[in-house]
Amino acid sequence: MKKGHQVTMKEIAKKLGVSVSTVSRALKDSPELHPDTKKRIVEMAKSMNYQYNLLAQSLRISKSKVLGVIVPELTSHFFSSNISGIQDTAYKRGYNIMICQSNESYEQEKANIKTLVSSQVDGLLISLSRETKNYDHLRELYDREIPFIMFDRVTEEIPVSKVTVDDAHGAYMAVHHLLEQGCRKIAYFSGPEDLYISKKRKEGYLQALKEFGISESESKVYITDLTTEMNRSVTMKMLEDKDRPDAIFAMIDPLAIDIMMVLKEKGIKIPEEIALAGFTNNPTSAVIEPSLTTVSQPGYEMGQIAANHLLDQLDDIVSDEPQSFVLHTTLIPRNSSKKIKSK
Amino acid sequence: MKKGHQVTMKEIAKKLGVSVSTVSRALKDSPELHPDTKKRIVEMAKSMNYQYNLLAQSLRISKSKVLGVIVPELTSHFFSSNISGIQDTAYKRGYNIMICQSNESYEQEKANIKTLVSSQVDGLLISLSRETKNYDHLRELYDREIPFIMFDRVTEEIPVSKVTVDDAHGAYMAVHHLLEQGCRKIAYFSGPEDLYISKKRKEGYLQALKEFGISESESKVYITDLTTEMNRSVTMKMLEDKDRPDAIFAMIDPLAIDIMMVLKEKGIKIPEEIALAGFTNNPTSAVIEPSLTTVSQPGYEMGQIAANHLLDQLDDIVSDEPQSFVLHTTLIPRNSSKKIKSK
DNA sequence: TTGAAAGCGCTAACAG
DNA sequence: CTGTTAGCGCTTTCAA
Repeated sequence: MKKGHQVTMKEIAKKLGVSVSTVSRALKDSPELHPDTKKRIVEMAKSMNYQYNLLAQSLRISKSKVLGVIVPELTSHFFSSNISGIQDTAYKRGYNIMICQSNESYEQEKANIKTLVSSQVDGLLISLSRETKNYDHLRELYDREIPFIMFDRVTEEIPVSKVTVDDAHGAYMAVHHLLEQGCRKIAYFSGPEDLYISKKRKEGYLQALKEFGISESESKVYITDLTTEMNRSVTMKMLEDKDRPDAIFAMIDPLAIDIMMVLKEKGIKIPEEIALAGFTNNPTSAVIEPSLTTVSQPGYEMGQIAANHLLDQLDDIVSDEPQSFVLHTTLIPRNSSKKIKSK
Repeated sequence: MKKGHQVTMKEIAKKLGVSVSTVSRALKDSPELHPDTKKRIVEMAKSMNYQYNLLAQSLRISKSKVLGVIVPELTSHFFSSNISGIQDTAYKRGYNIMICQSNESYEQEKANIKTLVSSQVDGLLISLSRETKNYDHLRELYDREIPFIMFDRVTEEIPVSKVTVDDAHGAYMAVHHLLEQGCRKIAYFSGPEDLYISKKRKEGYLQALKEFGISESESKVYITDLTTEMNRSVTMKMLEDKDRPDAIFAMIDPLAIDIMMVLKEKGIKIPEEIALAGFTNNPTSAVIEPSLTTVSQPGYEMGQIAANHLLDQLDDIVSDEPQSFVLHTTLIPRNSSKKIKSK
């Protein structure tokens, strides 16, 4: 299929008997141009249905006005909120975004970076895949001075700006809340241990326990790869443990929901027998029964802040000095944990 | 922030004392080149960390290898599934995607098209906003011979390829199922009436009623703009109607869930007093209580098919003749409608 | 097997 | 106020 012909400045110039640069100036609304000439050109452009060729401009000014975005998966509500924030912000500031998903694969992530760099994006916004344990590809970006920042799934190994939430504090609030409800044997269901958020949220979990005089040796950590399959089997295993927990803090909502399903199937009362709390505040969490106590994470705002900061760096509005943005989370107590009913 | 310098073919050429065209040929693995020269160039490119400049190539060959995608919103699970399918497919076939969201606004949609066209995308995949009632912007695309296809939210006014699901049949199955459960006063909760899917799903609704001897005049259609606010108020209004329905078919799951929330708040038993069915099969629908009967719509596959077809057209693998792909939906009966318990 | 040259559509000195 | 010129990084005839 051949695309229809696109009108160029050259054609407008020829039709009007002026030079291409004059056309370029007119279309850029340059002040150093006779109003009449400008008007004639603008009108002609309109009547010929002229469309700017951003590609040519990008090549010429070596700026594409495109931001590359890499997320582990597009269908997660949290990441799509991020992207939504990024897209709206970029759009407002005259940028387009090019999106890739790593599908949680390290190789894909590397490949994504490569194509986005080839496409001459002006900067990158990256959220790491679960598999990413080696950061050479990021280091290379850094060494090659390609502007990029990380959000949510970040690593401290690379000195670039990062946008995260106060993971540890959020987890702390959730676990503290469970403790307040009278639970004392609280389990932490974690994703892969080397994930930044797994670690951070564990810190908060342990800190809350400590405040209630529970030592790390008394803590119970269950690891899953976050697939529904493993989430379920780990939950089953937990139920058979001799000293069964009376509460669970799950690293992310989808995991909490998988756990909840198993508990319900087994006829275990939530929160009476086992109280439950998650992290993220997915839409499902509010409407599920019992509604899921969770920590809300402002996905859209994270996207906005990340995009704005990167663009500020690109436009030299702020320095290139790496900054860390840590957004606040808020505890949303719901029925999955409320043992003490407020009247 | 200034980007680091990128190595060009010219620099490789100079370093090796060959011409740029030779470098270009070597990097393209052209056969008409001495193996040794090729090897030397490829190695030098690697050692200099050469990165292809897709922008320059695009300008030269007038093909960007980029597809533009416009969806009403990024955070809806259905659309993000579409995008995921599009992205994976495009990636496999060597294309990148540029994404815009119209935020359900007609003006945004027009603006999105404009920037994507300026960016020289090779083709567009569009799902219309709720507000879009005028199709001049699409007609213009069509007249200018810019390849594009529509998916899910389509219009029949423009003769381009479309990817949809069998909306009418899906709705028919859902309503037929409600009828089978013994319900006879079935309401249809619809989105804006001029929306393609509102109409199609209504057709299926009416057809099922007809089969059970219920005429259109006996049908009950409630219209909402699909905001949670209006969804709730329309539901309340319905509850006060003299001849209250004993079942509801909601045009999309999120609407069904809003309705369910109101019914639960009012203490109305689902499905005993009012049975409920939705359309889409959102992740929430499976885990909500009662689980929501719905019609599943293969979002990821739709994205794959749409992208593959557009690329086939671009690559002249198929003709430009508009085709309509209608994907099958399947009924997923769940507890929100099962009055007749199967043992 | 390789190089020279032209040009994709646009911008930006520089000159007038 | 406007035109000329050179060139962004690459591809592709054409010629050698």
